[in-house]
Amino acid sequence: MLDIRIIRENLNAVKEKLILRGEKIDAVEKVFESDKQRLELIKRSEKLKELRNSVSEEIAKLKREKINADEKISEMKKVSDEIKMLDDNLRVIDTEINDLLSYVPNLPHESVPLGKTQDDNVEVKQWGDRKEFSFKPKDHVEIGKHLDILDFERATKISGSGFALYKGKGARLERALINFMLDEQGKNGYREVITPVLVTRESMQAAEKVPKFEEDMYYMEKDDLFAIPTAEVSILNIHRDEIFKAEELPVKYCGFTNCFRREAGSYGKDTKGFLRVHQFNKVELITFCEPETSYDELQRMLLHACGILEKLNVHYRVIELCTGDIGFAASKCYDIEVWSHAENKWLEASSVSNCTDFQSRRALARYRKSTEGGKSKTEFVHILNGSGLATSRLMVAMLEANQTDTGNVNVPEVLRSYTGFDLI
RNA sequence: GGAGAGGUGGCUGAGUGGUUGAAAGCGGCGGUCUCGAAAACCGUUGUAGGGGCAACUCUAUCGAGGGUUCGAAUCCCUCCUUCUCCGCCA
Repeated sequence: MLDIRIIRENLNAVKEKLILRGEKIDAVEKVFESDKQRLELIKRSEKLKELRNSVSEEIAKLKREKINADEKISEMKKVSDEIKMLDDNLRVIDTEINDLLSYVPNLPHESVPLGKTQDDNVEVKQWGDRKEFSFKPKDHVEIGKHLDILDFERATKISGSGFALYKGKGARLERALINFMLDEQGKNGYREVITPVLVTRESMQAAEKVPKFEEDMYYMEKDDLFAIPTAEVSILNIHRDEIFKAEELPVKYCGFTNCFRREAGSYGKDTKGFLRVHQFNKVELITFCEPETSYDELQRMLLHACGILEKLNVHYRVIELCTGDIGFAASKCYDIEVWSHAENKWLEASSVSNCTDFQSRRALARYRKSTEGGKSKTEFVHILNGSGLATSRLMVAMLEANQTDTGNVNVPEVLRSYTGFDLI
């Protein structure tokens, strides 16, 4: 969530930034007004509490000396009633502000390219080459079926549309990819974790996934638990309500999980095979760091994600998302897209974002910062997330690019020690 | 799922209605001492919000949220969580 003080002190700047994102500004205007009322209520309530505290102390003294205090008591009874009324109002207004802020996105960084839609995103890098095939390349679904390594039909029988079944060498290849990526990111300094994949509402809120995107989430009503759409949620919550020491930052994690997305509202779009599935596998990277270094960390994480693709020899490009297209919690965001030779288009395989203090404010993830004069104060850490990487679309790109005229698929060099075979 | 016992500051641990933000100990930080260190001694040491240029000050906070009361760490209710025993499953 945004810092209410920024809205309080710099409403116009906030509005301008939101307009760049194509957001409506009435919510922050309402927050601005409600905040004024809120401060007023706090002042009045606290003043009365101060009175009540001191008089209560007097009453205690009188009682100890066995002196009648009925008059003060009845007076304080009124004061207490008034406090209760003010605090009730305060609770209402707090809830209102909180609800409004739950739908206001992070502010874009000044370096983010201006734009309205994904067409305005800026390509910043391209790596590798497209293959020339002497035959008509099969798409990944055909390859999977031909080699009997992917079975989308049976997956549908098991779970409905939008799920995958990996078989034999397909399953081995997937496992190899995951192990390879975890090993690589471990070398890059990320501490490996295995997290829960079902999380509480509170955890989802801390990651800013609900209430805004509740419709996109799998939710288990009986237990009030959500299936994570990304390991970002679980990993981020490792340090919810904690205070880091400045010297232990940055703290970096990588973790493999299944990810679950309802993909509501995208029916009929990209339905083929892996292109859009409800469950996929992903190695996620998370960095907690000081605000001063977060944009450097963003570049570093981007390199760590790209490094995987280069070692796998996958043709990819990096695009920087424009102000109109960056994610809800992000202030700056890069997408990495891999090339599908069969679809003849780019597929998003990773997204690397700096979410600044937007999530940490909700999650209460802070660090102790020492200031001049030996004093220290706590400040919100910056939290970054990046896929390093998601396997499903990577699998599409890899299978298609590495297919041979005999209908087989070459396993990338770096994976062979993991798979135990070099050809499928 | 059933029965019972707990959840207090960074940690250990006192505290059952009235100077308790909270004893004591440990740890951390600063200082005295020392060539230096240890020991000893002295001081200091949570978080968040409000007001103030600041010194500072007020408010909240003893798992969470409600309630009773002039006043709640302490009494009541709901929830979460930990531990023990039984059952069930692996």
